[in-house]
Amino acid sequence: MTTNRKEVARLAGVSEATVSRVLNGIGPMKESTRVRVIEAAKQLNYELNAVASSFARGKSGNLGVVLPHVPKVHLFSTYYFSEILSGIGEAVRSKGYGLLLLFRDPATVYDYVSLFRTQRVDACIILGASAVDTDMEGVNRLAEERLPFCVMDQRFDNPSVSVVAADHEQGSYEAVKHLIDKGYRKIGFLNGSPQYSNSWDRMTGYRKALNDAGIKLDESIIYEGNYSRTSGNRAANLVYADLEKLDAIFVSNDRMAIGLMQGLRERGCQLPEDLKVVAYDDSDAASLTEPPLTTVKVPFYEMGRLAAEKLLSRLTDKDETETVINEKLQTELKIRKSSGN
Amino acid sequence: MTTNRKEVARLAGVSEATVSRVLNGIGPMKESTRVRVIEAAKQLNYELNAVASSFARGKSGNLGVVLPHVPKVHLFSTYYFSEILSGIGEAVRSKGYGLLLLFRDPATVYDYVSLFRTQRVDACIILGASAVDTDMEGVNRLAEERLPFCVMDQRFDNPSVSVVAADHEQGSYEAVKHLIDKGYRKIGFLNGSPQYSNSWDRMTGYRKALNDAGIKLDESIIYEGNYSRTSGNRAANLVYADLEKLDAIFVSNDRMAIGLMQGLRERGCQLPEDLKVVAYDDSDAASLTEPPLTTVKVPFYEMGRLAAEKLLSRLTDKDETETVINEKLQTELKIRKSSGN
DNA sequence: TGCCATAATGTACACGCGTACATTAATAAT
DNA sequence: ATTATTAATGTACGCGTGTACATTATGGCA
Repeated sequence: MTTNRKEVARLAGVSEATVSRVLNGIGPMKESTRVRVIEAAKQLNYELNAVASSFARGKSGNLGVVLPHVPKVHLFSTYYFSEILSGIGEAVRSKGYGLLLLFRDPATVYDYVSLFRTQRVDACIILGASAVDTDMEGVNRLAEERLPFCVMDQRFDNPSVSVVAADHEQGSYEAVKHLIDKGYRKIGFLNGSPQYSNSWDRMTGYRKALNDAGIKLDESIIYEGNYSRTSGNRAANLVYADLEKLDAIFVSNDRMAIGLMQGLRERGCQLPEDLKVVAYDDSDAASLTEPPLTTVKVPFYEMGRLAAEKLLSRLTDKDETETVINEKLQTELKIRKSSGN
Repeated sequence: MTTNRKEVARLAGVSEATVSRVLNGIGPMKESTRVRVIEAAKQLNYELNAVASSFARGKSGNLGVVLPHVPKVHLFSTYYFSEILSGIGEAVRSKGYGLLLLFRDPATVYDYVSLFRTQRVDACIILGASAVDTDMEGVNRLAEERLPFCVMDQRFDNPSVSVVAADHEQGSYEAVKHLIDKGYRKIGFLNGSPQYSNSWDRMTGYRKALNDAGIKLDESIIYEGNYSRTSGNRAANLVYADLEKLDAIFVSNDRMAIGLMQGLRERGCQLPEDLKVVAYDDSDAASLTEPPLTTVKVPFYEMGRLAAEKLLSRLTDKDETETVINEKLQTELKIRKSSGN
């Protein structure tokens, strides 16, 4: 049914091993035989059987990407995932690997190690991990086994956990500094869920910016949501009540900012007149809102590509096998009207 | 290094075949030996090697999902893809398959057949295909070989091409009828790129709705974009100039509607007072705009799930092997403020 | 010419599993 | 108790490739 190596070998008048070498470009070979083999393969419509190759090599040839999945619910912005996936896809393609998508049920310990034990993947990237116990345990087990994996945008205490992240402390610092530079002093903060290292970093950046400007931290204008639009909308209640205490507010992602702005407008606020807003992510929606959002652009695409490239390099360069990846990419402030420009 | 079947067999005191049968749950077996094997496997930390299994079975165990990819450019809304992918992911997981993500370079003929020849996938779903030559040729080759594949939301003349789509004619009809029912007669149409069957279906629904209401079609208020926000924004020029000819406008997707509305507002329009808008997709952004968009909700998630389920069933039920999939799912109008409510 | 190094190719086997077929054990029917 | 039937397990091989090692061709050099 499927033509195999033997037939190609026969047609080309060489041994199977030679066919294999030609097709994999290995070892010295006479140009004439190379051409003869290639011709024979073309004539028979032959291509290497990827499964058999994988089997013989003992590698799946796949990079696994694990993402949290609750049917019909988007835990994060789709923007975040699609950007990172694109980046990973680029790296994977250029290195000739496959990209296996795996969905993880949050709130249960995902058995990443089994992914490797069953040889479904040669390496894996974990998206949307948090510091909750189930996530941490899964990741730590992976680290114990010294397997090639990488977590995206979430720091772990464990020094043998590879991470590619964005510098959210810097991003937040610049966001808040932008508001300070524009003359605002009473700057609130709507942060996201504390189970992400992300959120802590933003808090640090926020505090540092205020501190550097000699502004005393006012705990009463620090709010907490969960990165969803709904939670931003909910926060509008509190923020609206505190409006006289606020010149501006820094929000930990675009979605919450959008919810917040909607909530405030429903209560009769004028934006950005009554409150300046700086958000985070620079998602597609950021420029769609009224007013458009000043927001921190995060290089999700590059983060995905970098993680995949580093990981796949580890697989080939044998002296890098044990190297822990630890990259932190810079963000960039995109200034639009919501911060009063 | 990796423990294998032989060791488990030895520890359990059975033959390798018995281990295999127990682990695959095949054939009759004594409960006692079943337990003994499972125990041995657990003790040795053994799991089936997925690659070897695939090889022995002659199947990869993967469903391929092919999407168009230009680095850093989103051809469609990320919403569209992430919803469909979620649906596919759900089906794939419940059937025990893997989900292999493949990126296609638009404007070149993608060799889908090679995907099967190299046995990287057992079936595949194609996203973002259009009626341009390169896309059509790739898909038609696939159909010629009678391989198990399915195109999402794009019809082909070729009757042996499997398709899962939404009923865009119906969706458009209802969208326009909604405007008519509210008393508007001068209803424009901003359509998307003509290379998608999608766009033609919307046009048909638009015409039919007008026709059924006895409204004469006015070609001068039919506009064309390419589904991008930018193109919607560009159309604002023309629409603004035609404003006295328009009570309302039907727009082929949310992104264009958002661009259009922004453009109109920049020119001083009041929305929805000066122009009622009905859009399409019910993407995340639809409820974020000011005013929120009345829009046609498309069951992307279900479409993805359905396509994957049908396809994977075909693989097992041998009498369905040749069945062509042809499903059309219903849409639903979500009424918000942009249509004047 | 003879010798050696290297190029070029061939031989042979392992990889881990699924499964057809053969064999033996258990149970039912007579 | 014998036989027929089915349950339960074992034996043996194929799947298509990569690659270690063996073998043969080739060319340079003395």
